[in-house]
Amino acid sequence: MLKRSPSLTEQVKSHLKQRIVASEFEAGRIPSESDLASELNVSRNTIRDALSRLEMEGFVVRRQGAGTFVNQHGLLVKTRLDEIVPYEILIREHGYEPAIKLLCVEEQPADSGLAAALNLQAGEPVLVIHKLFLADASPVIFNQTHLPLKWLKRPHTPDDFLAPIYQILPKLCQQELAYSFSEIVPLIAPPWLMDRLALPSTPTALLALEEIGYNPDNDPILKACSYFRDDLLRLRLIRRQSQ
Amino acid sequence: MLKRSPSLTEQVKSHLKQRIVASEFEAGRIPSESDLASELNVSRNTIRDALSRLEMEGFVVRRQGAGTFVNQHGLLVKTRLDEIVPYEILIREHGYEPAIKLLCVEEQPADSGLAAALNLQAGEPVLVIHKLFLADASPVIFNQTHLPLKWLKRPHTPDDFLAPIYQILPKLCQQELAYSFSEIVPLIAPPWLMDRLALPSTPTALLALEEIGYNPDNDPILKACSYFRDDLLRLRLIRRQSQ
DNA sequence: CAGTGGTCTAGACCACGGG
DNA sequence: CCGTGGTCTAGACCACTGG
Repeated sequence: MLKRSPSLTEQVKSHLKQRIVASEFEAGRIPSESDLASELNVSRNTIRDALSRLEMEGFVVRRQGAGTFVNQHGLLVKTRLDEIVPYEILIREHGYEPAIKLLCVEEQPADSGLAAALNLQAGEPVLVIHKLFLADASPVIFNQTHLPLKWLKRPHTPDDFLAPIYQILPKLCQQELAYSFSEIVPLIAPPWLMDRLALPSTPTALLALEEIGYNPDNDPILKACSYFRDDLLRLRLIRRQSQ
Repeated sequence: MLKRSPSLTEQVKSHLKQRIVASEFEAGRIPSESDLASELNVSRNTIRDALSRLEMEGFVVRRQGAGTFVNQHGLLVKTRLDEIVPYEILIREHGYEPAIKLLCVEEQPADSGLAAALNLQAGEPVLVIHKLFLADASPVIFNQTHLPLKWLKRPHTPDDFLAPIYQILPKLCQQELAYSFSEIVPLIAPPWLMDRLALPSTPTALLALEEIGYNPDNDPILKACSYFRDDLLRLRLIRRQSQ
């Protein structure tokens, strides 16, 4: 427990997470922060940082004066929308076997909306990647990613685009995805989407996630739209009192 | 800058937020953490805590070795889904004048699903509160809150239920809302909802937020379903790299 | 290279909970 | 009352950015 680089805090966090899911703590009570600090030979602040993150993720509840406790409800939540998680993992955590189908990769000129969102000249060429994610062979997510061609530093093959976008970016573009702003939009599946997602021909409501992704320098580098079949995947999040 | 109770961190945070929205920082650059620490007479850790929260909320971007900067994109985002915010404020931040209409408050026995979600006996009485939120007089959110009758410690009048639920709970139930787990569900408005939300008679997609609210002791205390007209309100959130 | 944010420590005091 | 988590401090070292 003395290596660097995963940070100490991160090591403590995964250590505790492991013990939590293994139900190692009697009656859901986690040892006091001071006890953990001396047990793991780190300062109490480091323990507190780790516990704060576990609390944010819903694994733990803290009560001043009483103690820190395992959050049974948090353990049941499969997937949270407030983190960028590869869709394969999201699908697997819902109990399905994930698969990806790369439908098409094409070059298009940016329309004015896209150009404005990504700080481009109108008409600048953009790579559009169409992907379909399957859960146990049923289509569940259709994803459309717009990536300005100017970011591509290397020639690419279709296989490159099977990976999650945040793995593609460092390799092909020497860019990194730091965060994204996402809009959540409900829609009635139009015919072309019913087709892509193999929906029954009755009108169906879908969730769309429209995201602009930024690099650590705070420049917009991509736009992504994802359409979810919510009968197979449920999007969840934890909301907290603001102040 | 020496009072307690809003915490020092919280005071520093709102102080900085104020200066950010007033565009006080040249070229979006925020002074270094050490400078802020001596300027505000607090330790660097306190400054860092405040900046971390501002970063979480999207107001600020930090880059190791370079500095801390105002996030222009973050300032444009009106409302974030990952915090519990009163719907009135959400509506106002979208540029409308909010209003609330209390439609009805009735007592019902809990069905089995509700009983399981809230740890109740099947059939236990539950108060169901129906509220409609208006933006410039147009209905935008229909909210249905299920509150077990056993929590009510005092007699209530309809007026009590005009306030946000997290203000009602302390007064009427001596309870506090700590956090909630929310499912995001798209749906096609059924006739009764089209009626409530004054939707046109063409099929319309809506967002539903289905929440279970917990108190600090981690007991479920209420269930709430809210239906949003997304043509007037857009729900947004910031997603970050998990690790 | 100097200056920035990132991490960690040791120690202090406070506010709250439960016995 | 004691033990818990909540807050804050002062100081240290590291990793990274930029000129």
